[in-house]
Amino acid sequence: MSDTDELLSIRAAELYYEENQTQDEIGVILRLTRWKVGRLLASAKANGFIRIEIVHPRARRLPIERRLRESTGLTDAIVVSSAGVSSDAELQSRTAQAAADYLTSLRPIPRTLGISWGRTLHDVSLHLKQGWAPGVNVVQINGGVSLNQRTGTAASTAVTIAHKADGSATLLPSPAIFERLETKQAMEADRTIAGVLALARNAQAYVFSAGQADANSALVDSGYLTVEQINELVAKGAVGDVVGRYIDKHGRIVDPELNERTVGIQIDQLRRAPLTIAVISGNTKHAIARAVVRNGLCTVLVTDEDTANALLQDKDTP
Amino acid sequence: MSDTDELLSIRAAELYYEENQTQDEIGVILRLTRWKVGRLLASAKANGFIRIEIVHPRARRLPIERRLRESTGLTDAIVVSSAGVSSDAELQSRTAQAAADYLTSLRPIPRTLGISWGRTLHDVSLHLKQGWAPGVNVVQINGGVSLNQRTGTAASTAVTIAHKADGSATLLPSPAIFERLETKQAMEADRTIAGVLALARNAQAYVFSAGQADANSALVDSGYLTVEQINELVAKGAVGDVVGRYIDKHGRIVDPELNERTVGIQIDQLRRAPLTIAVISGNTKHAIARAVVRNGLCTVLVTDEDTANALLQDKDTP
DNA sequence: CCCAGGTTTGCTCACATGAGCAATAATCCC
DNA sequence: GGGATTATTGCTCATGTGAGCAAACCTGGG
Repeated sequence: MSDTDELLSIRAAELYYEENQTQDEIGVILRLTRWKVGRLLASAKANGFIRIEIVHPRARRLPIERRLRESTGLTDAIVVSSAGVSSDAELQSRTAQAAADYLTSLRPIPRTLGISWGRTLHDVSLHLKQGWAPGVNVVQINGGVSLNQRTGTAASTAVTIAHKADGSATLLPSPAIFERLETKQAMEADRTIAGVLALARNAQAYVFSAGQADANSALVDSGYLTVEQINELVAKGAVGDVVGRYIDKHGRIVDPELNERTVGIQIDQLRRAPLTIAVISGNTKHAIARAVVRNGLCTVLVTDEDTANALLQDKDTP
Repeated sequence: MSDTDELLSIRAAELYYEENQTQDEIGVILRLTRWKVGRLLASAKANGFIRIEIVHPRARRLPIERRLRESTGLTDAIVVSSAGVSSDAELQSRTAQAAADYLTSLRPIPRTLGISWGRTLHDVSLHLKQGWAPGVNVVQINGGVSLNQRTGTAASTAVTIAHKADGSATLLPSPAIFERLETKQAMEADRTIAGVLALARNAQAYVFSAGQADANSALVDSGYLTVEQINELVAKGAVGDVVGRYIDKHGRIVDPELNERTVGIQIDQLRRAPLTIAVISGNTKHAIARAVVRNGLCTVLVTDEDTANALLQDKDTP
């Protein structure tokens, strides 16, 4: 398009979008026919000069969702808009809200829902509305009795989700990681624990988040791992953890020995399950989100616009 | 509007603006009549959830222009959009471009055009197109032979503008400020200089910028004033300078003695002129822009969105 | 219980708009 | 310079959309 037409298209867009003039009226002002005006407006749109944003905490980015589904084979992708967000915390809250919305709209309602724990899942639990899904049985899928002051976060997340569903919670009263393999095996041999794990393995749907592999991990906070141990894992290629298990970018367990001492369902369980919902948001989590999505660890991803764009980015340049 | 309607309006907006669905189609998806969808979209707009921006260097903000005209009594206001700008320099360049556009579209074409000098005016001169206004006589309205390396900027601005208009330039070969009043008076007594000043006083239109009163002023750069002198002026209430003369927020000359030693047309000349175009942009210039507009020193203001909003702001809280 | 007041809904109709197509203008290549 | 090719323009027609209005529906007070 010619240079002067580009300018005209901007003048037309100002009158159309800011002054709510009709294309005829604009035609009179700019001395053009109304068809020319229509074409100019179309070209302004096509050139990307017109940016339309939906500014609302609940706004989603449907075109990005579609592209994500197409390029990754996910069953579903929920991408929240980051328009107008100022902090990472706000973005994560929006994502949690979207996850809660998604869970609420799930049909058929899963009888048994396996969940992990962490800041994100806790956030999701808070955003769920009372009565969101009548009679769901919520099962913890990985250990999480906290070693420090954060006691009970894991349990309380499960209980809150179950309570709001007018359903029941089945807790996994176990540490996330044992120091000795024998202790872990003894624990798993216990009838109650074994029952919970069996229930977890047979859940109809899973909801989980993921942590990046760095010093801020919840597993460090909770005292299960030291910063040095994390650094070692990173050195071995770890990008983050899913249900307490560290994986590299190919979705492989980074440290089999550590993995053996970790209580909860295996990564492969997620791969086999028909409905696994990953809720991952924040600028530090692009790498782990990529690992989860690329390796089929989830069938549904709930995330933010920036993370989603990062995932789409490397589809173009493989 | 109810909470669930608000959410529906967002869902509808996503489908309408991002997925280009028709209101009928959205109605089918959300199980609503198409009229309800129309109303939801209208309410989303009314609530400000839909933000439409025109992202282009030449984009203007017509609604702000209108409000500026209405609240200040300006004949005309040109407000460039700051959507997508990263630096103050870019914003100033956009403003200069808009000023050039405005000058080009002036009808009737002024026979004599008085101009000041400075970074902004220089920028305007660069953005003008060859043949922008056939036969204009450009007159410098304030002194400006530079004392340091910036020699000739003032003259070159005038010459460039005149040259591009296929017209003539009348230069004012004089320092901006004299050290002694007598020297200035002697200068003005010179036939040539007097002639130029008379021409300047009788110009049909003026274009000028303004400087904020701080250490970055062009008058400091050029060596006419020291930082200490500026500080003194500020202490007396100066907010900036117009055609080399420092004024306070009431548009009054701050230092009459200094003013007497300054070469060029008087501030009152601008007040009396029928067409005076001020080009003022940048975050540091809000105060001087306010002084210029509030005190009738210009009939047309070319500025950026942020400065314009600052001007509108204090209209609401007088 | 019923009715007045206000609000929401469904609808008609007029206007605004985009798709598609023929007519015209511009451009290129020999 | 002239004919072929492409781009641009003006237009018809079908569809999309908002204004305005009447019917239905709450809602609270007698």
